[in-house]
Amino acid sequence: MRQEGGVVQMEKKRNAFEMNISAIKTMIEQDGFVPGDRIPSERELAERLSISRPSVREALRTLAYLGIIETRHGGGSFLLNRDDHTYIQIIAQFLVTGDSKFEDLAGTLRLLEQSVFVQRTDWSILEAHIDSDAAFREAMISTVDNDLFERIWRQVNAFYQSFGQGELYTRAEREAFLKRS
Amino acid sequence: MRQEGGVVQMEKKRNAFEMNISAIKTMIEQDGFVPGDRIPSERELAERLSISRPSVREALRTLAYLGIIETRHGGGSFLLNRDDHTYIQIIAQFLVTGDSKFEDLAGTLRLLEQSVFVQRTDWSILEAHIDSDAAFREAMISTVDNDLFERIWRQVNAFYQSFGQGELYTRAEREAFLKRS
DNA sequence: CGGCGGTATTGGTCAGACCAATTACCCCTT
DNA sequence: AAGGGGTAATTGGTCTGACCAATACCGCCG
Repeated sequence: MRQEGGVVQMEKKRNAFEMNISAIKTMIEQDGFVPGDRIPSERELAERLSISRPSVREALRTLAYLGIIETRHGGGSFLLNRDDHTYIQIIAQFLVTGDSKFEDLAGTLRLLEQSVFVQRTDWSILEAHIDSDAAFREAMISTVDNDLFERIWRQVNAFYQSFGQGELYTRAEREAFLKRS
Repeated sequence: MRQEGGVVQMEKKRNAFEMNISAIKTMIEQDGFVPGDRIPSERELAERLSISRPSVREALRTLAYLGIIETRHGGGSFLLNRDDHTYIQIIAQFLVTGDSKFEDLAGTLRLLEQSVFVQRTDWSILEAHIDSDAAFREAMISTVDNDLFERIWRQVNAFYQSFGQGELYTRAEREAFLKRS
């Protein structure tokens, strides 16, 4: 039922484009590149994968749009640090649909963070971060042991902060959280 | 501060690739296409936008990967129904990072849905859907007036359901929700 | 009127070329 | 020997044109 991320990738007959993305990603992993490294040039990737450069480019453009890599004209393509850039996907959502209100960002963050309070009662560990809105909220999320949830929160939060917004909660609101304990 | 999705797209000097994606999206909107429609061919898009077909393809490949459109060899490109396919972005996250546990899906859905309960007390409207897990949860989310939050939930939920999982809550759990009112 | 086959359309892929930006490297000067 | 400058090589960005493969279209034939 569930797909296994192994080398056995003959499930269905995924179209060539997705196979190219997968192949490039696999090559990057196998070669042991880390965020910041320059990955092989388009021409070298094309040769090693036995596909044309246009096909390589179509895959790389998508990886760049997803925030996986960054391309510099004349310089090469570089592996990015995921946590810093995956929120681009959220931006993509905004660009594509175009009907989301900007105010939704703050509201969504509040909803995500409030959900954490449903299943925990002791919040004394947050007292140390009462002075910083960002650190306070970060600590809240870290108590949840769920990678996907945490990643979604980080994307929305990074996008929110990219607009230079101030504090999401006032100090009084943060203190109110603690009193619930 | 916030980006405005108008025709005046000279903000910064966004690279040509993103401008192409934006231009195609704008054209689709202006021509009044709705989900299911076939959009202009690659060659026609290239001519109308005064760019080459490879450039059009690089943009279309990304749109297809994001689940905005679907391409059929020899048939054309079709605008997809967003709600049904944007969860592909979540899948992309899984593919790219590869370190998220599958069980996170159910956990994330529970967190998202429980967060709704923080700011509402009367849940009598859910009684009508007590028999259906899917309808019950759908009704829960619809009470939140936040497009972004709702879209995130739909993506995770669609991805969860694509694996053919059964009910997220047992009937007893659903009844427990109502008793909190 | 319905099935069938040819043709036009459309996406998929490739080769090659040229431009632009960056990087690498060698040589000259000091 | 060290530093700087300028040229050549590398690399991404874009385009032209071509050909293949799958589909859609349409008219012909039964």
